Amino acid sequence: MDNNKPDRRVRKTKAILRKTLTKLLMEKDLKDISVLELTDAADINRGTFYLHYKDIYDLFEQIEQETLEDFLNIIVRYKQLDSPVWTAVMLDLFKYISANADIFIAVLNTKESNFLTDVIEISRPKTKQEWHKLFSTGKEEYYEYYYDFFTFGCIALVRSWFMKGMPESCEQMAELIEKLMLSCISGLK
Amino acid sequence: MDNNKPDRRVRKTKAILRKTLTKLLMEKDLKDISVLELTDAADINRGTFYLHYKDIYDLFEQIEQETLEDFLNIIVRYKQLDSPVWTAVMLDLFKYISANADIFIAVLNTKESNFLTDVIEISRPKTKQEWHKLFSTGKEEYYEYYYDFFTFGCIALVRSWFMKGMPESCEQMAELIEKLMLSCISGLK
DNA sequence: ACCAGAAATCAACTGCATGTCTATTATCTG
DNA sequence: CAGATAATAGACATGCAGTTGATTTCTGGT
Repeated sequence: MDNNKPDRRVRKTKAILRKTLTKLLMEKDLKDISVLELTDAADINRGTFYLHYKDIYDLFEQIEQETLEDFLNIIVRYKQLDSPVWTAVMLDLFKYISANADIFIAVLNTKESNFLTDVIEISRPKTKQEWHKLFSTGKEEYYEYYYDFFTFGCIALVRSWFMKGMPESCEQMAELIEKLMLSCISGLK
Repeated sequence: MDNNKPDRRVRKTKAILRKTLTKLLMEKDLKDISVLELTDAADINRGTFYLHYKDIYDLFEQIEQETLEDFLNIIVRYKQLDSPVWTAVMLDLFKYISANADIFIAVLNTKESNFLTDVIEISRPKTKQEWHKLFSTGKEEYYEYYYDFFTFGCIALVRSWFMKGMPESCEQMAELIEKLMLSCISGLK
């Protein structure tokens, strides 16, 4: 029987390490966390850590990667529709973020994180395509700039919302972003 | 005589270390550069490094700090005028950036950098004030979000421009940013 | 319930960068 | 030139990183 599911012990160990790292990341930056500190806090043998990860950055990247995949799955779900509704996608994303707040606090606060830039680069081609449909008369040579401007702006928005303790609802945030996108895109015309 | 200017030897050593670090940062990330590697490349005794800096992050932060001060000086120059011209400030900043390209490549690529967020937080109060003057009817509770969106967007723009090898002129970039600010701000109304 | 395989633990070891210190040499400032 | 100060060379203790081998514990399949 091809049981591709990993051993329960492995799942447990990895889960504990991931959880412990996100907890530690609330207090200090990744660069200041040693493997020993992590495994002590997780009550896991230090050697066991190296059974699964190259170093502490490797572990962090795997956490990022997992979150990224969840994120992309949400987006993909909508991409299959004929006319993806922007606000609906954003709403789902905001819901996912608030449901996984602990991970996102860690990811958004960790300087070494690649999560945000990864999201940006992955969604770039599709988004450019969408924008192109909407504004076929635009200056194409500036598309990249508008895209970078907009996406980083969104990230900042989310981060800011997050750090304030998410006072606005997911719906409000999704609306706000849609509004900003429209006014930003209108510059392309 | 209270000569507060540091010894020539100190100035030389610090300059070499700063220069060498920015050079190394073009190849690899800060976290992967050891003191030994730096001092070897700089042909400086390792002990000498510790005479001036706590660790390699300390050195990097001092480089950031210096650049930040230059940056703020440019902005301050305009803030004293009655009606600061946005495009003119941006133009000067773009010129400063392109003149100090080597440092900015290092700063923009270094994940541990605080430079950008520092610039943002320092200019936040003034900018909010300016925007308030322009759009007194806006929804004040959303100002923070608009500000974060806009400033991070600008940063992304600059980074993108930079990474492409600065194909557009400083003038074009300053114009582009002004345009984006206007369409972004118009959402506040 | 049992067994074979795999994972976790423990202890030990090497290697490397860090940070500190001292004695010595080189350089600067007035 | 002379006193002060910075830079160097070399050595040292320390701590974490990674790896290894022997041992114990747990797990999934039969």
